[in-house]
Amino acid sequence: MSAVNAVDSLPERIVRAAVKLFAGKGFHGTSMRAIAGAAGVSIGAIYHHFSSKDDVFLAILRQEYERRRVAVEELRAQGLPPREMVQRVARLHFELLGRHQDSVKILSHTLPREHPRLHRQLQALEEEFAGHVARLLEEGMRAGEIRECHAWTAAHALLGMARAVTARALGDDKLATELRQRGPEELAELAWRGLRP
Amino acid sequence: MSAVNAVDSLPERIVRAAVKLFAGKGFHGTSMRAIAGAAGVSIGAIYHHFSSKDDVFLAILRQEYERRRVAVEELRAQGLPPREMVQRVARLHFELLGRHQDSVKILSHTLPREHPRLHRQLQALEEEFAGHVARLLEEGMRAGEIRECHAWTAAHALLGMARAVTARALGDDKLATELRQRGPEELAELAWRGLRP
Amino acid sequence: MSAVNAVDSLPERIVRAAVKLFAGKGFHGTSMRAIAGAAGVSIGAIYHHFSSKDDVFLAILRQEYERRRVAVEELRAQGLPPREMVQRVARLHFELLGRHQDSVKILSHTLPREHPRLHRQLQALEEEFAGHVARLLEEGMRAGEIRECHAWTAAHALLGMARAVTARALGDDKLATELRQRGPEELAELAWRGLRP
Amino acid sequence: MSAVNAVDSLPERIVRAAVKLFAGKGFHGTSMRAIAGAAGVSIGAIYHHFSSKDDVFLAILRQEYERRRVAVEELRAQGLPPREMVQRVARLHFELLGRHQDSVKILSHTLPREHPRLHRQLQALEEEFAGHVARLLEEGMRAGEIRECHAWTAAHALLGMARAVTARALGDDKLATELRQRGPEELAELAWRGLRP
DNA sequence: CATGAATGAGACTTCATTCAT
DNA sequence: AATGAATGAAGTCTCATTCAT
Repeated sequence: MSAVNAVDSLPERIVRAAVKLFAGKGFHGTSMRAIAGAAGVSIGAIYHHFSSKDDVFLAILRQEYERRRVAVEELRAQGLPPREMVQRVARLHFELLGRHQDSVKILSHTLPREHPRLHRQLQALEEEFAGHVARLLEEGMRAGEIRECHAWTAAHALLGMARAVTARALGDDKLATELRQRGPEELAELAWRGLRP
Repeated sequence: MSAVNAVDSLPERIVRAAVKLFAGKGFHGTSMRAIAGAAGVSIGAIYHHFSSKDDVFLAILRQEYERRRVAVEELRAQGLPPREMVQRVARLHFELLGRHQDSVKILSHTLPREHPRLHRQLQALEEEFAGHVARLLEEGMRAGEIRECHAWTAAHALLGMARAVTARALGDDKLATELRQRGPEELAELAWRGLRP
Repeated sequence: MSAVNAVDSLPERIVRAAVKLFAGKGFHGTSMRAIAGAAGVSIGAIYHHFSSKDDVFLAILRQEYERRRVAVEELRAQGLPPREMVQRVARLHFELLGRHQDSVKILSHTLPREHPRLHRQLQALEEEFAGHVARLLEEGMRAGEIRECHAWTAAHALLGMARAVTARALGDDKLATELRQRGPEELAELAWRGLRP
Repeated sequence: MSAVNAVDSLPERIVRAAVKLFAGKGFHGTSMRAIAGAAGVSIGAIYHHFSSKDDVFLAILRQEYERRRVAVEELRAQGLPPREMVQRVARLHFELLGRHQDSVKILSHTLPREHPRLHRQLQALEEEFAGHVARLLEEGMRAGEIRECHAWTAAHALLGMARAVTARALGDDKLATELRQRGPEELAELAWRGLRP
């Protein structure tokens, strides 16, 4: 029993079930009862580990943005040439899409403005991530390897274009398939041409 | 009184109130009771003109995408050089932001996945708009004035970067102010450099 | 125009539409809007000729019980032997079923207890009709051609058995078909054997 | 308090309250709020035990038809002579009327055609019960102790006459009192004379 | 006579959350 | 730590009826 719980703690089970449901039916379309059922735990158990439904959602957001932060840290640590770096950031969403499709869906589609507290926290997480990218760009500019421009605009633009294309690529029609194949390279090219000196 | 009503039909009053509320509190954060109160009409009156809450939301979406469609039509009619065209599309969101801030907020923040019907219709509207842009780009490619690339990826990327930057520019902090000032030009430059031959 | 209205007055159109709808969807399942739509008139027009939805329903009930009253009057006027008379009353519902299926459905299935006023009036109409039958039976007893029994019990029993069998015969399955064929004779026989001296 | 609750579970309290209200005001005249109030529980508690208002109604119907099924089973088990059996079935409604007046009211007066699902289920329950009676009659015919006739017609007729008389006997006027006194015997006699060889 | 836009009470139902066990 | 029965506010929507035109 302890071995099982070690790889599959109760909070983890809850979050995993919640991610699937939020991705599929959205925040308001997912009830605590549904999460409890999908996770195979009681409703009370969820409230034992999370203070509210918002808190479950936030846990997911934090997890997801932590993944992005780590990815950017790694990029920076590798000391790649700016060109490579810009292109990799542009491709980042696609890579995460491959590994964490449900989480990406949540970020792409659900901005629950109806919860001021959630909304503020989500914005803070986005801002933090955009900040990492902006700093990357500023370093490139100082090194003369990225053209002079407004780093924050460029950072938000970079992330916005990536998000829009991955969001469209989530479907299962012909264009979605095409976007999943050509999207990463096209985006990388677009970003680099837009930012090179 | 009759003069006021003449320019201010009941459905218009309802939509105007709904836009404000949806933009401020989101779809689920806005109740029919609240819309009725803000519009100064009875709940029943809303249902006399719209078949459901979804229908009110859709009316707003259609109105907003109609504005975009018209804007793109006008661009094309002017026969501008591709460079100008690409830059104007990149600036489009900002121009609409100035005139219809609440509507832009709705488009930037609310994709109600919890309503399959709404979700599908919103995607269709987005797709249609992206299609207009993609066609614009393809014409530019045929004329050799835009570099060869995957038009649909570029179209979604163009719109995605514009949306992300305008969304961030909605706030009232220092960065938001900066983005509203420099965003349009920065975006236009980024887009053109990314797409020129 | 007057010629058309002569055979198809507005109140008649309304009642005819209402009968169909009440029979198919019940009293609460039928809205005034639906009646207006089916009759091809405005809602206001209905209120011009009937004081309320209840009033429309009552008009149908009165019409239907009038048919029954007339049928019993005719029976009595023919001075048939009691055997024949009892059997004909037993068959009465079936004959009306053939000609006025929707009205019979309403009487068989809808006793809107939720409307005290309607309920009382419907009971009064039923009572009046049962009274006609009871009197028929009492006359037969006085003539020694029907066995002595409690006429009102027998009258309600006679009508109740006929209603139950016709109600079941309204369906379209095998048993319903059988009941429509054999029901009238079976009922007539059952009634006569139960009541003959 | 625990002793009281032991014999009076929450679902039982809800059903008991609902029976009284449905019998007095009908299905549509009874709101969930009213049931909750009468049962002394919250509205949510009702939905915790029943999936819908229809479900509460169905629970009552099932309970009532179960009583009838048991009564007929017992009749058959006693191996009474057919005459006795037919007369007892004819009296059955009256006996149940004495013990469960409200439930009988519901069955006598409410056939909610407006709810297709409820309607179908009620018909199924009625059909099942009529089937028990029809089988009883067929056994009598095979034994030569009931005249040859269409068993299903006779079964529906038997139940229909009993229902009609008991329905009229529910009132508190002079005739209702008379029917409660003489009805059982009169019905029993009528049924036996109609069905004996 | 006729219209149909407007009313607003009230219906059923859902759901996040609590708490006694 | 865990359960799940119970709560009740709040949600969307329907509908008989009215009344200005």
